[in-house]
Amino acid sequence: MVIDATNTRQRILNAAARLFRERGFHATTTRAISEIVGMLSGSLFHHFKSKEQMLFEVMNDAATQLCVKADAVVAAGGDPRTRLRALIQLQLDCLIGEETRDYYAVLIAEWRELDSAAKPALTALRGHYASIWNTTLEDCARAGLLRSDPQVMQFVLHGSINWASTWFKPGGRLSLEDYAQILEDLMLRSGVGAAD
Amino acid sequence: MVIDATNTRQRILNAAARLFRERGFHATTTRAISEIVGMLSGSLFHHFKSKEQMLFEVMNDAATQLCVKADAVVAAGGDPRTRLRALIQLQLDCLIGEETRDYYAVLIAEWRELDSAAKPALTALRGHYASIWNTTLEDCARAGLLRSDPQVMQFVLHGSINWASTWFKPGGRLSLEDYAQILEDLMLRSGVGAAD
Amino acid sequence: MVIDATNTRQRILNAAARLFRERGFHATTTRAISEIVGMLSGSLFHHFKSKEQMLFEVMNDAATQLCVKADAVVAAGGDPRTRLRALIQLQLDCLIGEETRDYYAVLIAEWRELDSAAKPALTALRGHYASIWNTTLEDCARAGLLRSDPQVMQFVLHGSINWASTWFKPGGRLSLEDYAQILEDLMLRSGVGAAD
Amino acid sequence: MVIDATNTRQRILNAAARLFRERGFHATTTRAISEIVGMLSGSLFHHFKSKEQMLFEVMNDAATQLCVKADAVVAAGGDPRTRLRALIQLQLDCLIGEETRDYYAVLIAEWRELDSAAKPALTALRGHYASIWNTTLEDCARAGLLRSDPQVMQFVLHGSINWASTWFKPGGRLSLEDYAQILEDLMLRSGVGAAD
DNA sequence: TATGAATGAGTGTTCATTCAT
DNA sequence: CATGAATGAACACTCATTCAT
Repeated sequence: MVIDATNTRQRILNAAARLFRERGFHATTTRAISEIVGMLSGSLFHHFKSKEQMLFEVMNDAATQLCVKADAVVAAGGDPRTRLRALIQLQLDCLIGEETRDYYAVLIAEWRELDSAAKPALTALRGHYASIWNTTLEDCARAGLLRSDPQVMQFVLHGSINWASTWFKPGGRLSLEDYAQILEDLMLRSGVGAAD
Repeated sequence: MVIDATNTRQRILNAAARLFRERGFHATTTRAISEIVGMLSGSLFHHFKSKEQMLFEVMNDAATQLCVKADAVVAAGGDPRTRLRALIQLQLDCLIGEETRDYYAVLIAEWRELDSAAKPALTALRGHYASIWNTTLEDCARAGLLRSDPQVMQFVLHGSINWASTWFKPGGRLSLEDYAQILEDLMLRSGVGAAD
Repeated sequence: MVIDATNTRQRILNAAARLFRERGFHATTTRAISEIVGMLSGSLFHHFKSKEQMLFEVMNDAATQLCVKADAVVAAGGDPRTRLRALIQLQLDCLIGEETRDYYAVLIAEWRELDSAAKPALTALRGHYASIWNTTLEDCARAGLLRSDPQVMQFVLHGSINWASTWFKPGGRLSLEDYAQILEDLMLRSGVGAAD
Repeated sequence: MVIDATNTRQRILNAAARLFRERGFHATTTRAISEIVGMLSGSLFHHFKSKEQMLFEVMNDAATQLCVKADAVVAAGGDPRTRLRALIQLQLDCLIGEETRDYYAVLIAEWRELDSAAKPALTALRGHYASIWNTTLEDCARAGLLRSDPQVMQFVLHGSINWASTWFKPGGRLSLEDYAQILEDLMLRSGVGAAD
């Protein structure tokens, strides 16, 4: 029924996300995806009209949830420092957390492989997410917290956060919270602002 | 003669590097490479025994030059702050500079696609390069310059630098030197150390 | 269902065997095989993972059936002369008979082209078949029937039989039975042994 | 000069014959031939206009020499038994002898791969050679020596002789002369004829 | 004559996708 | 919905051959 169908769809998407992250979109065959799910390669196409559509849905799920969570951060309504810290933590958690990393890593790494027809929808989500960061960083700047230009700081932060997926080992000496704290300390002046 | 031969090889490698960066290794066909060079697809194999070997040589060239330049920084022998700044600038220049970026971007992005047989050679170069960064950051830490743990700071710096290839526009408001300066300022305490 | 599936596989194998015999393994293209079967070249690989596997299966089928038939000769249990005659007839029939010759000729002619990984399985069958000939010829020798050394006689017989595929014309003056009789007469002394 | 040129030609032909025998015509690449000779693949074509021509010359050399030697047997003029024995020995020697086997094995095994344009010349030599065997075997029959039909006996003999290239080990228990004697004994009645 | 670079046709094989059952 | 068979276009790579130097 609908529930089972949805389930199968989700299992396919999970398998696709995992392989897209591990091997990349082009190096992933539909047969490899179908083997994980336990069906034949052709059967995937009852659920998705193409491999590109699987990619789109993986990225769309990731982007949508990222926006939802970022909206929640905004809705929680703390001071700029608190919100920035929450955004850093949020992006790190999504990217490294075992149940979410496949989707988020694909969102970051496989943008290039998207059909141009599929890009506008995702670009919109991306824009929304970016604007939350922008606002937050500008608020930090206005509060005299930020150690450099907000736009540049966003680049530094995203680079530092996204790169973590290449080196971060869960269960190591450094926790994700430690790393988030370090990034906050690097970006913001101490002794200033409400959360200090 | 020797020059011409080298030239063709080099032109193939340049074309391969460009397409590997623009489209990724798997999405790049040998035909596309050969068309840029102006020969037939099969002719490439007079110069390289496989597409994988082209990838290896692109990455090897990049890694080798990176090491040579990093060695030069060490040989120049400034204080820790000077050396760190030089390393940041060096990696940014390689990654963004129009004549080098194809090679360096591939070195960073396509590691996964390397033949396992080809990895040890590159791992050695990588290790050498990393050790120069390690030493420099530890020297900074010993001089009381560094704002956090050297290892973590290396991750932050590499993330921030490598990510620049996704957003940096040459000729824009922000120069590479500006960005290098910002990164230096973020990582190091001001008012401390010989170069201050 | 099962029958159809088997059918396509079998039709591919028949086509492969025919071309391997007529042109040799290397001179046979997968495209030529697929044209006989009436499908596209790539479709063959739904049934066989490589051209080498087709070769193996052709040879394996031939060797297996040869063993089965030779076992039947042994099981029938006649005197040495009778058994030798049956073995000669058997090998001639397989090699010349219109429905079997493709497989057997390939078994003899294309051994060299087999993957080394595929050889052990076939070597075992070959050994079994050879041991039946050995036993039979040694029994003939012990009965005083054989005109020379058993091992050498086996070489003479196999040479004479296998070479027949180059000159024997079905429907000509000489039947396969005639030829088998001639070979028997040449190898064995007359007027000796139970079957005489 | 001419001598050197001839030399190179001969070295190429020797290499080609060896590889054609060891691997078969199709499995032999011009590059493999050229490597043995110590030149580049393209250079072969200053000496032979095609790979097929190399094959033709290998086979032509073999067939010509075989005829020359068979003619000598005839010219020596012994009785039928002596001549038959000499022909058997001759063909065995050519096929197994270390300095000649490459050429003769190719003559037997690669007939199929010849250009149809090249066949008539070789067919003529083949015919000449066959006619010497025919005459000799018919002489044996007329002398009451032959144990069966001359034509069939020729097939048996050629099969037995040619097959020897698959099993004969020089330096083993059985010499080529032993084997020739066995074949003679099998084909001819003893106690009859001048050489007995 | 030999080289080294290139050609061009062809090779075995892959793979996303379709579709009758 | 899933299967199993097939498609068709593309792919990396091979190889006999050519040719300017």
